[in-house]
Amino acid sequence: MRKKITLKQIARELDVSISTVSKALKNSKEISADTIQKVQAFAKLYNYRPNNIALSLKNRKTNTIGIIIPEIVHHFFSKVIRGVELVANQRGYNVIIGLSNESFSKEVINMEMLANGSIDGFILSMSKETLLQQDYHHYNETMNQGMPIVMFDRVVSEIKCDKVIVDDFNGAKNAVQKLISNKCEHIALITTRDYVSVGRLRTQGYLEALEDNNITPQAELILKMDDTLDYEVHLEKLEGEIEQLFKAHKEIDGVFAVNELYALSAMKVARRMGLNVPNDIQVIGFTDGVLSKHSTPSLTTVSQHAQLMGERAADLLIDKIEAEFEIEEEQFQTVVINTELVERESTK
Amino acid sequence: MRKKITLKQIARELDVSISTVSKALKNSKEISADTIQKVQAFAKLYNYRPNNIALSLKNRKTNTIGIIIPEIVHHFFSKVIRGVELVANQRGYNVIIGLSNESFSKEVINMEMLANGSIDGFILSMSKETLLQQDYHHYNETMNQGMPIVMFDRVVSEIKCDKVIVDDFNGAKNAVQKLISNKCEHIALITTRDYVSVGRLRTQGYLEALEDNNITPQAELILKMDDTLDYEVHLEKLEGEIEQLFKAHKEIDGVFAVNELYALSAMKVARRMGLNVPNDIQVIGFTDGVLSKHSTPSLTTVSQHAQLMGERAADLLIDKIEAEFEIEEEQFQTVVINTELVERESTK
DNA sequence: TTTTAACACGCAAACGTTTTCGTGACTTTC
DNA sequence: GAAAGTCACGAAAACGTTTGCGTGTTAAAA
Repeated sequence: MRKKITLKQIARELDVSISTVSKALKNSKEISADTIQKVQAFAKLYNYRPNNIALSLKNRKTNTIGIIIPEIVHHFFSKVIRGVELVANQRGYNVIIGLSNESFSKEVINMEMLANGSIDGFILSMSKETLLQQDYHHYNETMNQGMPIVMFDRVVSEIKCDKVIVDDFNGAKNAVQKLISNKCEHIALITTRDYVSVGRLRTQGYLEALEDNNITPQAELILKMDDTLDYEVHLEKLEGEIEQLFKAHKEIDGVFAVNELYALSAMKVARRMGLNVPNDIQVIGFTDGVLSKHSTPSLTTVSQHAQLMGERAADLLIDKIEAEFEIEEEQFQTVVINTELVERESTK
Repeated sequence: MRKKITLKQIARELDVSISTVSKALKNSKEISADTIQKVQAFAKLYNYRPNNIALSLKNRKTNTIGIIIPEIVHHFFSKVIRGVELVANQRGYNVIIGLSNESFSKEVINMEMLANGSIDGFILSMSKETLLQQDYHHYNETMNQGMPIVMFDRVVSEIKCDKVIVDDFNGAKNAVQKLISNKCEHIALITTRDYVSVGRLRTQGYLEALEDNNITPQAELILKMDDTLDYEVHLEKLEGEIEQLFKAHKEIDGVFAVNELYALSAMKVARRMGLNVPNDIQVIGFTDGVLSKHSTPSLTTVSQHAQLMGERAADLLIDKIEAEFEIEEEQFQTVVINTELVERESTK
């Protein structure tokens, strides 16, 4: 087992100083051609590579970015990571991940763990618990220490930093408009409680699309699910409530759901009730994941371009990290990613 | 903006030496109670935290593990990551990810990038390209430098290291046995080409289950897909071939597919041909992902316990990292994770 | 022959820690 | 009152780099 070789060892072997070795490897013109040749040959032979940790310490720069998300077994978040990793790698950075598991304290702990020198900046999406507690001190403290943060998807206006968000409002509005254009007259909305900004905006989009078409929104057609429940329980309850809704309102001919799973559940319930999708009832979901693509019928959805979000977030962050000349007037950007309606079989 | 404070700064403020500060923070009994109190109060006030990079350099230990996988937008791999992250965090480690994107060269580059001091060990699953090229030099070189590696799922016997694998053979065998017990007499197999060990083992399990029940395997009932194609093209081709298979062999009453998507495609084709699942034809897939759970009918699958694999891999790796006393006789373990047949609606 | 300049290299500091060892100032002991 | 011991702290090395600057040697210029 041949351990990694260091400058010091090369220097000793070749009977020169450490600095000479370092300079020779960089083709410094302070060093004679002979020595350069000798050192480089030796270094190549022993496969010398500078130690990243030592470089990080010296340069006060790790070339690593931290990403903190609520959950990784999730199509949307994993696509974002892929985007982040893509541009990070292209620009010479590594990516280190932390999972908050939707918990406030895990989010704080993870951030503190990484903020002590391990990374140059954060990309993160808030946990539901943080959103509920509205305690943002850890973000501000981190930024006060000069560590840049880029937030994506689940953001909040109280925090001043760069952001990448989806145009939830227009995405929802367009989806509902599509249903209306497809002759739906009684469109139900299946959404979550409002504390996540994302859910609120999508609801607003739904409402405005209706109003634009002179349709009076009916509160009874709006189903708000509590998504803090256990997953399995949640799902059962969801289907039950959808079924009630459909039974109480036979006139429903369109459904807009704020996520994939809700849309799928709606389709499942519809089928169970003998309704045909899309002939009797048309369905559109949000988030373009595997489920939408492979369900039967496949689901028309609002695509969020998750990977693109990750890419933009990474670019934003790295730009800020590399903007050495501390602009005193901190300027924060919010990048809005446009959604796209992917039409499949669940609409006409 | 208050930058992170260092020992040196505390020392200067309090007019003591750096070593005194360091010791005071550790409650060393070399330091007087007075000084300890003073230093700790000051440190708390300024929220002092030791710099991880400096510690890593000093200790020659980063408390970070690297994980390299072919793809992250994938239920199986993201579940593995979740498992790794879970135990890594519990044991005080961070996780840094690298995506090979199924490419040999990206795998090599990623490994080299991380192997230069950034991490203490690797957890990885080989890319398809590496599997095809059978070039394993980068693994061996990394291990020669004293960096431990744990491989999972896609492994190869030529590489001597710790491994965590799924019992693909018995998983497949049990699945097929289940179909046979459910009175299936003509069971088709939809699989990939053999270069991935995983595919080969599942095929063997299928064959042995048939033989155990005195059923002669028929080559015409085995469909081997080339999965190196572009995803969309692949899918279309897949459905076409399954349809041909079903039409040519109307007697097929059971299907075992080596992954979720193949199983779903089989169900889709069956439905299109007017066949009822599970009454006319029963289907079992491999890999317990979201698709299986939420398809209609929901899919009976062989669950791989991906998260558990990640947890075991992380434990294995950290155990090795922390086993200081270099056992000369390197002993490598292979942990086999048992599969579990999750019965849903696609079987009787 | 003396001065100057170029060359090729080494020294040392710095990044932020931890830890071993040395050392003054007191206190105790006989 | 001298020897020994205790206490509380500082100096310095080490981890592996990079880099500004100083310096000895040789060659060119005066």
